[in-house]
Amino acid sequence: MRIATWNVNSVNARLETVVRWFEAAQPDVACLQEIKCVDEKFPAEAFERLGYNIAVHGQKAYNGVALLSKAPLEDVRRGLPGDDTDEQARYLEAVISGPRPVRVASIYLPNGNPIATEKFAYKLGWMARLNAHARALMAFEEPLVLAGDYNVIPEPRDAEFPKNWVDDALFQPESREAFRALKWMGLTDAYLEADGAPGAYTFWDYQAGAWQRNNGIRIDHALLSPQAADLLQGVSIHRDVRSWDKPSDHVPLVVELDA
DNA sequence: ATGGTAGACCTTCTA
Repeated sequence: MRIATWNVNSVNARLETVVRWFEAAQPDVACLQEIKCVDEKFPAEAFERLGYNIAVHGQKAYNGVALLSKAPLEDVRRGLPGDDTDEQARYLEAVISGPRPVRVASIYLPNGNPIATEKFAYKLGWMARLNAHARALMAFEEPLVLAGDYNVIPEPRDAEFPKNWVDDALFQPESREAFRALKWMGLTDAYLEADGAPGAYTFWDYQAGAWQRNNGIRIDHALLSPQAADLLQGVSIHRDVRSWDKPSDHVPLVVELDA
């Protein structure tokens, strides 16, 4: 089972590019982030034509996440538990049915910049809620994949120019600590487990020629429960997609599970 | 030195 995660930066502005990648990569499951539309505006037909079942947790203009799966989606949950006042659409979870069911979440973790504002506090609060929810899901002791744009640079090796990021929310000690806390509870970073070579970035900013200078960072991650890690066969980062016409600033990350 | 780009949308916000 190929499970992809990709921050598409507007699914409608990017539809041609996204569909082209789906046809080439043929993921069984895909977690999309930053779809930037409400549920009714999600281009469902384009993906149904490719054989996908769809769950959407959308929002006007900002954020928005989706799950696409060739196998039926069950037990769909919209929104991250823990704060009923949170209106930002950043979390969507479902169980991929099959002989070996896998629970998958599409995660768009808050950016958190600038760090001296309530945005950074929101990021850390959101990470605390994600930590609590992940702990609850881990208790099921089932294959679980938490995939998405974490907006966290885990280590200096995950940036081409680490010094550029010292004042950025993505690289703050608190952000990195909260990310490590997910790993301490037993979640495995699929990329590090399967490959781990440095320089494997998933994001290059549109500005200041970041792609041309390879000023990249690894911020899109797939975290696996022990039961999912046992099924891990490989991970690939589709770096070349960043050089396509009208690219997202993120590229797809694909996890292959023996499920 | 505080740029530079992209997307959604009402003119500025988010990234």
